[in-house]
Amino acid sequence: MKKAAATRLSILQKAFELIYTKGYQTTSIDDIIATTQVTKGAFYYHFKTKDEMGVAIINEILKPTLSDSFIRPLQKGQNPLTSIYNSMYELLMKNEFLKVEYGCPASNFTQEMTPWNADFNKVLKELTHQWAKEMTTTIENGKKNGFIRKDIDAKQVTLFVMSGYWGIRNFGKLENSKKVYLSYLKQLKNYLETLK
Amino acid sequence: MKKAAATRLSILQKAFELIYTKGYQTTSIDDIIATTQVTKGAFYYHFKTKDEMGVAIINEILKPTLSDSFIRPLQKGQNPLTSIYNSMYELLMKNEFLKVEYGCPASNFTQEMTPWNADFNKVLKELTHQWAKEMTTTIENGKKNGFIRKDIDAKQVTLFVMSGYWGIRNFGKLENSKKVYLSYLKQLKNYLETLK
DNA sequence: ATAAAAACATACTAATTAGTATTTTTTTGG
DNA sequence: CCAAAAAAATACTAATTAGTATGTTTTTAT
Repeated sequence: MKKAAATRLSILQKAFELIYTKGYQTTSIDDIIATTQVTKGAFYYHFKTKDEMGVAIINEILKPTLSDSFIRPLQKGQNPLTSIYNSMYELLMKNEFLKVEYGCPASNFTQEMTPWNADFNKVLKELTHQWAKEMTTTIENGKKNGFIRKDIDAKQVTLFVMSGYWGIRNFGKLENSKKVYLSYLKQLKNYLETLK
Repeated sequence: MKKAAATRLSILQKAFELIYTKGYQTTSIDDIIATTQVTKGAFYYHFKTKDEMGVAIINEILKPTLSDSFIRPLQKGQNPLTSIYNSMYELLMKNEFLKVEYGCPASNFTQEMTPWNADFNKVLKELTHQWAKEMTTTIENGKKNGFIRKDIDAKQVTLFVMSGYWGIRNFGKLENSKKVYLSYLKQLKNYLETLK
């Protein structure tokens, strides 16, 4: 029971790539098995339906990535404002898992699958809340340590920052250029400055 | 040549409703002609392909709506900061054309069709730039009239605000609740305050 | 009123879709 | 090594898809 796990993971990874670039609905099972060199029998041995595979992608591919690229960077450094800014800079400008022309995978999934698929909705909420929780904690710590004003509403700021992130990812997709990321980052910096 | 125009418009309007709620790719021509009570012959008399119809929806349905609901409210009032805030409040909380569970039509289209369809990309850029241009002008006027600091970069602020809008629309979709809109609006107000 | 063009209707096609039924191969524990 | 279970391969189905070919009806201009 080792090769099987490898096959499963291979399907999830290749399928994710296809879905990230083409969209979920327009990526067919036939597309997936063609690029993975796996047969239909193998695919349906590992996943009962296409949607089950989609949910597995979020749980087994996106969630670990979230932990590494979105959560951990927030926990580094003393000043939460620079932590947030730096993590955003890293995500938008440096991260090579995420491409400007394809936007944010979680945002894409949300746009495409919510509100019509309750299973997707559930795991996407979990994913999002995980990030939000961490950012809120970071901000609260900043308030305790004097980096951020006491009257700042951490949850509100988190929502505002995350919205900006999702939005600018969509803008990047539209413009197919990281230039918009740079403009956004400058303004994000200004905004974060006003919180101290 | 009057009835024909009505048929065409009817197709566009019904098709828009379906696409707004279900997504473009998952709305079939058969869906559209079933709900419009129009036959396939009539549909393909008015539109060469599905994509031509999609582009027509953006040009003939979304663009006029943009002018009415996004552009005009920005031109009302003296203070650009309250104009921007009020127009956002109106869009998110009052507008009955836009539903929280379905997000922003332009953002949905961008997410789903860019970067794979150049025609969609073009008209969506036009749509977006139209709004951006107006908001930038509004901010520049505010600088001249002393409502906004001279060192503020109008284009940057526009991009930041628009990103937040697109992002919170996606959040609303995920949460299926206008609560997130209210949090967002409070923080938007705070942010706009810092520009004066 | 009537011919021509515009608008619409009907019946089809070929490709693609998710999913299944059945068989074969591979892996595993004893 | 070997039976049983796991994993994978093959060949199919029924539904749906965008689009077409070929009509018929309705408008329009004269």
